[in-house]
Amino acid sequence: MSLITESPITAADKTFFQLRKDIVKGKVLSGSKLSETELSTNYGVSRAVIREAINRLEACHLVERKANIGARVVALTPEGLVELYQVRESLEGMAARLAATNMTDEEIAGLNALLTTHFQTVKTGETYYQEAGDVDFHYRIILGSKNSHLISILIDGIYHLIRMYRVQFGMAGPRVTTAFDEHKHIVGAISNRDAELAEILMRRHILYTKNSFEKKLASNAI
Amino acid sequence: MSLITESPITAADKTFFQLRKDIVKGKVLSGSKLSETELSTNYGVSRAVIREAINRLEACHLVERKANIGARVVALTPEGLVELYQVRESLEGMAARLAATNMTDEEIAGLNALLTTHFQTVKTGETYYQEAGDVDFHYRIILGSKNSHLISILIDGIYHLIRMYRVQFGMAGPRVTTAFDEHKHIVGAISNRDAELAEILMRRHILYTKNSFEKKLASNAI
DNA sequence: AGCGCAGATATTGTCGACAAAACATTAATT
DNA sequence: AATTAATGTTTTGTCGACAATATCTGCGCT
Repeated sequence: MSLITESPITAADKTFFQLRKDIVKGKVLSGSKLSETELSTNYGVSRAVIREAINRLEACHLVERKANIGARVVALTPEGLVELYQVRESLEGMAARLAATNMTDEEIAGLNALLTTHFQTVKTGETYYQEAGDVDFHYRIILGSKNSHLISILIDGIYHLIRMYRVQFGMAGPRVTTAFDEHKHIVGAISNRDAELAEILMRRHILYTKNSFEKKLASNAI
Repeated sequence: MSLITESPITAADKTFFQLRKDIVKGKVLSGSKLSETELSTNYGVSRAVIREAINRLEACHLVERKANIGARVVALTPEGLVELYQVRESLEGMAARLAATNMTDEEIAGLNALLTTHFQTVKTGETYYQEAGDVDFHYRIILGSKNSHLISILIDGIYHLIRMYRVQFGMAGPRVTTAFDEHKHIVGAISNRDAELAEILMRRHILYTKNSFEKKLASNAI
């Protein structure tokens, strides 16, 4: 189930995507209970498809289920965010390493083109960059790893959780220009087919992002 | 769903565990189709619980499902094994890094005790070591990371796939004494709370294991 | 004979109903 | 008054039936 490319076919698919969207956006509150009957009336489908959707959400770590008790949306905590970024650092570092050897020259050229596009956007001072551009950048490298496990874990799983934290903790924030430089260096390493350096730079990049988030969290908590 | 500690409660749980066991052991052939009706008669439960079990197996990457077509057991390929070990290297490396800071002194003492036990076993020349002992060693470090995502991805997901490759490609193999030394050094780094070194050593350890598997595969292929 | 189409068959997707377990409420006892 | 037991309600788990989609079979056509 490559959740990024294929279009929704079955009712369970559509319900899964809709529910995931609602959870990420916070329309369904973090920590709240997912009542099967209630959802089934709200989304206009039978309990069976709701159950299937919930099962998939559990696989993404967006909800937690207990036998005979029910499912709850995961609670967002600063510790959880840290854990998430530790995994992300590890996996995206490996993705960058693999991308440096597995991406085609065309794909690398595309990455460079994306960078220049971003540079134009950043120069004009638009904040658009972070949300869409940053995601796109990381997506390309993840896919460039050509490792299906890596791709699945990151894109089908971790990324939605990260988006959830971003949205609900209110982090569209700064880190635009510095992040751009980091991106540039990562692409440079990949262009040079320097796998080790690409991994190191990507890990540092994600570590910095985490630190920036933690600072923001601390200031919000006051 | 912490699949390692909790005991099976519902029929879906039991069916999931049984099916997973049968897939890992090769009783259900790699690449074969999982017919819902057939399984439902074989396992003596309704199609609903079979579907739930298959959904969970998909989350573990043990089966692949296509809408309106059905589920197949994943095909085992040398390339797949390489991809798996790339992810494992990345994640278990991070686990070792985190374990070095997050394990309690008692847990570390337990790790050292496990090592001496293994040493006795290895000295007497028993091959028992690799299967149970090695798994136990890695489990403890993974759990020692105290990172729930890491634990879930590795223990609920990747490890069963690795066991499947081990069983079906016939790898109980050697690498006993050398692996023991590697384990010893890893535990040493963790005992010294040297996170960076623990990660490096664990990554090398897993890389060596992968290389050993690849050699074995190549010789089997002749 | 090979290819394409139409009907028949089998498989997956969805639904509503029933069973079992958890939870809430009330009553009884100390 | 507090705790526990019993009962009733709600929620999840399981089942069999029906609908929709895919696969197979056989016929007709070129």
